[in-house]
Amino acid sequence: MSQRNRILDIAEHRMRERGYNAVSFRDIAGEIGIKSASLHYHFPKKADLGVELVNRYANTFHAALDASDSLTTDPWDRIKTFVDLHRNALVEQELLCLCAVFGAESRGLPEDINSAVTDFFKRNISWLTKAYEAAGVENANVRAKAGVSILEGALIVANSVRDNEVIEAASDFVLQR
Amino acid sequence: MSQRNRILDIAEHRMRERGYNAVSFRDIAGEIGIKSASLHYHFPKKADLGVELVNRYANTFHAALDASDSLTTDPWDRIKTFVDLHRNALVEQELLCLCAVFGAESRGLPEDINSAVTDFFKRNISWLTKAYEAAGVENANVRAKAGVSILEGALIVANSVRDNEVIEAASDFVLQR
DNA sequence: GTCTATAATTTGATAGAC
DNA sequence: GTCTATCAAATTATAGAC
Repeated sequence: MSQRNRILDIAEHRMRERGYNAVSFRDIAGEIGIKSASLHYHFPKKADLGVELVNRYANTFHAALDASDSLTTDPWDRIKTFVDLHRNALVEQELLCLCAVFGAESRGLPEDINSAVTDFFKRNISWLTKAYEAAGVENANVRAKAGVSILEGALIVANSVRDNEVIEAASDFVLQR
Repeated sequence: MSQRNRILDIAEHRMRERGYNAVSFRDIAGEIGIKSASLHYHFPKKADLGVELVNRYANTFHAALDASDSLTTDPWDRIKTFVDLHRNALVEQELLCLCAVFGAESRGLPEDINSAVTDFFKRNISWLTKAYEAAGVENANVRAKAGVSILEGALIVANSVRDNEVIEAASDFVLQR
């Protein structure tokens, strides 16, 4: 793996646990075993790292959705993939969604990062709206906005109260026919 | 108003916008017009301020619920109050829930703060469960976990994409009979 | 690509005067 | 309660050698 990706992996992991401002270049560099000055070769400013982090996260996320779309035509199977992408973050990785974390800190972040986060949410709402439409659900767009909200919120609440039933409750709502 | 409450007001406002680590004692003191050293008289450590912030926030929140409980016996009216406490944060104040913000940053915060945040969520789930039970809703506890999640998540998503319809979608779900 | 060295700033926190 | 003065540590960032 490239050093650039190693940096992004560690930064993503730590920021999804602690937030943007609680993670320093020294933290990240220390875990890799290099000096913080070396990070600036890959990402001149911290904001550059943050933006790239969100873009990579969003691309990975939406690539997984695309992959699922090519595996099945059943809209409910596709929605299940969308749910599991959120669910597994907490259940398997014990991590929140990067964009939920950055969304919660929005006014403390560089504007470039906020734009990327907003794009992520809009794209998710749009994707889920189409999936619900394909499933013949009424008010697909409203339902999609509720679905994105409940999954993001459930990660935060389930993580805080340490109860995966919170995630299950949210998943059931999104998948309800 | 006491100076202590002035400090808490400003700290709460800024941290609900930016997160815990993006707000410094100097920020807060500067807005009041005193020096940061003076803040340590009221709150020796930043963690003390953070804990008091969450406790005050939770007490105010639950006092508003209690007040509503004494105004009406209709469980759906009470649930409406619960919804509006969340909704108005964003719609009227343009702020997220303090505990959603701190919950998103949990591993970057002092443990005392996390405990207070967890208590807030647990108490909300418990309150909403009882309200749904009183309304005769099936699976009241699961529904309550979903309800708390969707409202917290909707604040973050609606704020990011600047679309209050996200909040309305979440509110409708929580109030659906 | 990574290092050393270093600058400039910010931060949480304390001591002691008023 | 607030101030001045001060500190030690941390942080983002740059310059230049290897």
